[in-house]
Amino acid sequence: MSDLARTPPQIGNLIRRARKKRGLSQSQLGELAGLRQETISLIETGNPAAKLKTILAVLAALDLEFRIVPRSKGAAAELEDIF
Amino acid sequence: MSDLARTPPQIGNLIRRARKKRGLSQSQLGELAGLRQETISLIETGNPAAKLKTILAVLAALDLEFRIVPRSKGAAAELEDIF
DNA sequence: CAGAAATATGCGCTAATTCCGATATTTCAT
DNA sequence: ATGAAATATCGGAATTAGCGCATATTTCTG
Repeated sequence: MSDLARTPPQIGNLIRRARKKRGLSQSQLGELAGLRQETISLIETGNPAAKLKTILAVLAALDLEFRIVPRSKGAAAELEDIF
Repeated sequence: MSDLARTPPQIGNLIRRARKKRGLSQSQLGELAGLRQETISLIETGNPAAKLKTILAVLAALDLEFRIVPRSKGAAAELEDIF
């Protein structure tokens, strides 16, 4: 239920759930993102060495995007004007 | 300003601004994140092939994190229960 | 239960990160 | 302007993604 994405496995899980919600197979998503089914599989299982552009391609194909946010209120306060 | 992070350069810019707001040099941030100054430099200038775990290490060192969100209201509606 | 569809795994390959150790080059105070 | 700090760049070594192609394995459907 959370859009929290603090670790590669969490990111992978979210991608997997979004993909399924859209009724896509890994192959179909791969085609949309310009990637192979195997690559989607690796990402969904939490490959920490995946490349940034690869993750971004998958997110874009699912109509998703990253947002960078403070982890805590303290961080939000310290970084005000930015976040 | 926006915390939008749709592309590697945008992500790099945000990281750079957050780092400066915290008064850290690239070397200092690198030390916190377990990375080299050179690597921080590459990330901040928008290297699209940076590894996911590398980006996550930098964000964590800055007390930041990723959030995955829908790009549009339409997407949010289609993916409800997830986002 | 059978057959198909979907997902995970395998090998060889190329490209590119990141590391290490130095060093240009740019930026910034005084 | 000058020196110091900060950032960008270079060669080499190691590691690994993602590709193509093929296949094992799990999951779903009838």
